[in-house]
Amino acid sequence: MLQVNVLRNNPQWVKERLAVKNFKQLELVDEIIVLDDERKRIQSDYDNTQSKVNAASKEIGKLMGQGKKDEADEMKQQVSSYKIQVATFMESLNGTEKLLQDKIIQLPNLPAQIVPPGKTPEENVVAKEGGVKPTLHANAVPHWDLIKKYDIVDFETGAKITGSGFPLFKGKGAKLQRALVQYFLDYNTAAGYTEYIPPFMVNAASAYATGQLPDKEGQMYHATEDDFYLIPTAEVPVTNIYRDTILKEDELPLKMTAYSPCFRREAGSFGKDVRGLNRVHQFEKVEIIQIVKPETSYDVLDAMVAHVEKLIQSMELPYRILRLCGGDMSFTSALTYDFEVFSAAQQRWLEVSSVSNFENFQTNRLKCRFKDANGKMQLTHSLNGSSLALPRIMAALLENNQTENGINIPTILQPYFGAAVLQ
RNA sequence: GGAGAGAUGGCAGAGCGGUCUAAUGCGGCGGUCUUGAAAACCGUUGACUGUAACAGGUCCUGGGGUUCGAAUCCCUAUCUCUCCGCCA
Repeated sequence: MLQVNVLRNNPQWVKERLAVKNFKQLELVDEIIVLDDERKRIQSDYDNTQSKVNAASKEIGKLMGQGKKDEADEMKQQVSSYKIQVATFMESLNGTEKLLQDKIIQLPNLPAQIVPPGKTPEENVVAKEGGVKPTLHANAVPHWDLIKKYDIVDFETGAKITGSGFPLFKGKGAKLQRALVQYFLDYNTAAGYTEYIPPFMVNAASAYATGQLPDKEGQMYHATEDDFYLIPTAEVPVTNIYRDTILKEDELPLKMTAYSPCFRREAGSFGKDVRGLNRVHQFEKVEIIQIVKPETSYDVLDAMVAHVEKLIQSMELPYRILRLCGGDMSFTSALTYDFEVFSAAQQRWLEVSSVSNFENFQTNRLKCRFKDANGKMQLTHSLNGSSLALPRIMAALLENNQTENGINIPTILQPYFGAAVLQ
């Protein structure tokens, strides 16, 4: 959520930045400022009247103490009339605040200065490319055939148990998943991230704080009986650790990592790119999250990108890093880098990580602040990234490393998997 | 699931209708003393809103109510603890 003061201080600049994200309702900016003026006016009326009530009430207390009951009764009459006014102001204030809130949560985060303009994924900028695309043998096949050949993922039975998009990992497939999770967590904790196992369901307040609610409601599975949401990413519970928190400056930066299954309804996105592990409703992911001082957040973003890059390199996968254009960025992000690995048998790039700086857009909703050296309260900045999402990594590993005699396991993963070849 | 108790500032904890501008202790910060530190002593110490700055307003788990006036009384939700039941 943007801060109203940012809009007030420079509405023209805010509109320019919003336009980079292809946000159309620029008139909201002015509407919000007008509503905020109104809010202040009503608040001030309310405060003044309430102040009279408070003063009179104290006076009544004194008069009662002195036994001047008649004078006290007279004042009570007067207070009653103030109270009617107070109630009116309060009602009007609530209405205005709600309107203001409704409008301000519609504004996406402002993109950073270096975000490229553009509307579609095609306009993302390739910031870097690395690794070597493999040359496959003549009979190479996509991963959805490989998983059948080696009997490691069973979509049909998953569909029987739950529904389509809920894969059942089996045997060496299950073990490879476990190996990847274990390796990713070890890699992240070695870099100073503290490991968490969070709740996999969250309440509405948490989903709201990280921006899943209200607008992405339909993307989450919702347990209505208890009003809990299945998490679409560990970002939600882990970031919410620091909801309504005031940190000390020397506690920053906070570095956290967590494994979790991720549940996504993917409403509206079906019929496209959904074969095999390319898009599923439940998948495993290891996430990294940082909460940092504002002036450091872009350096931290670079460090997180480098961290993920090394992880992908360590598994010898061909990859590229995209700087997302305004139109392809998420609602909450100020700058995002996507990582894609090349899936050789599909001849496609698959997104495996998305690393973003949210600046104070999330922490403003979270109310995650810290006291700086001058004793001033400031919002922290939050960042997160996948390190990494498993299904597409698995797809690329299977496809790129296939041989006539099995799937070669990258050296770094062999101790975790317990073998050099999956057969 | 049943019965009972509770939720107060960073923490512990008092307060049980007006003097709460929330005692006290611990912790934090500043100072005195000291070569330096500790101890001791002195001072200071929340958030939000609002203002040019004051003033003012709000906040004692959330929501609602009683009252001229609520941390305090009532209702309700949530959470925590104890006991019982069930259970990996």
